[in-house]
Amino acid sequence: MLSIEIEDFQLNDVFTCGQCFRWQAIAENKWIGIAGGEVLCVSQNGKTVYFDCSQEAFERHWRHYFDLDRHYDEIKKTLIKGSPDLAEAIAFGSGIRLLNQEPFEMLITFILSANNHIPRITELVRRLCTAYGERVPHQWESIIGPLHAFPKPEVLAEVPIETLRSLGTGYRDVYIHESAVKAASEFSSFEAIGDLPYEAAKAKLMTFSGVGPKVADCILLFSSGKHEAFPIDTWIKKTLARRYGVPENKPKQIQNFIEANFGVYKGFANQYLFYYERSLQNEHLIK
DNA sequence: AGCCAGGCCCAAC
DNA sequence: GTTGGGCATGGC
Repeated sequence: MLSIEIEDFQLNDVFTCGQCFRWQAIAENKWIGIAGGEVLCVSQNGKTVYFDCSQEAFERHWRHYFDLDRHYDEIKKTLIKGSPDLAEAIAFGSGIRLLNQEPFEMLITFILSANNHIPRITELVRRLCTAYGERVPHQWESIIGPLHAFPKPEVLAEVPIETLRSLGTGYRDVYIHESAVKAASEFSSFEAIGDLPYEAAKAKLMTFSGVGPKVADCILLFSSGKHEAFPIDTWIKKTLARRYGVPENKPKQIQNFIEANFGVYKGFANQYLFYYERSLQNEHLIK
């Protein structure tokens, strides 16, 4: 068991702010999840975070996954300096870290997210993983049952569309199929999309079925460290309208406002705002 | 019953 | 380049 002191880090914020769907709480401040085919139990007491894994696994995998080499205090200060109104949202979600998740998992997950609810996205991802992901043995199966990795592209690509539909994906069945086929057929180039500059990466992602500007931004923000990505969804529109008076149905005005107020760290601002706005209307997020 | 949810596709302009 | 209708699913 590794115990590490970490500033600007709260498991609850990290796991419930809407960026990931494969972690579950088994006790107060104690979570189990799977990422990159590896299972982790992680818990926290104050600034001390306990990683139930080897030093090797922590350095190779989890340190980057949790974005632990970034100084979030500087990011927060810069954001507040440029836009003082953000202070409230940042205070609420002060323990958020933008995770570095797997690109293919984010591709499929956020295709599923379109016109959908977070609890249902979580359930659909779980079904896909249970059905087509490799089972990863772990020591907490008596508590939470078996865990499965996210399906590999070539496996998902072989699943018939009607089978995807029967899992509850709705009209997104075709998008998932086509995007899995495309990602599998050019997987190394797919995984390299995150190395491209933001605009080029976004354009390339939008050639995938079911991926528009919003989903592309989510993929880039949550898997590739593209912090200039600012996903615009219904919640963010609501926030910008309610708090700043930006009209919800004027895309250009929204874009202009974002560029003018949130700067190079706008992806972080997006996540603080999204988490805070949702908390105001979801009692399970209220602290 | 109708509206909403981390929107996208496609046709029409 | 922008706009609007349609769209599976399920909770409220």
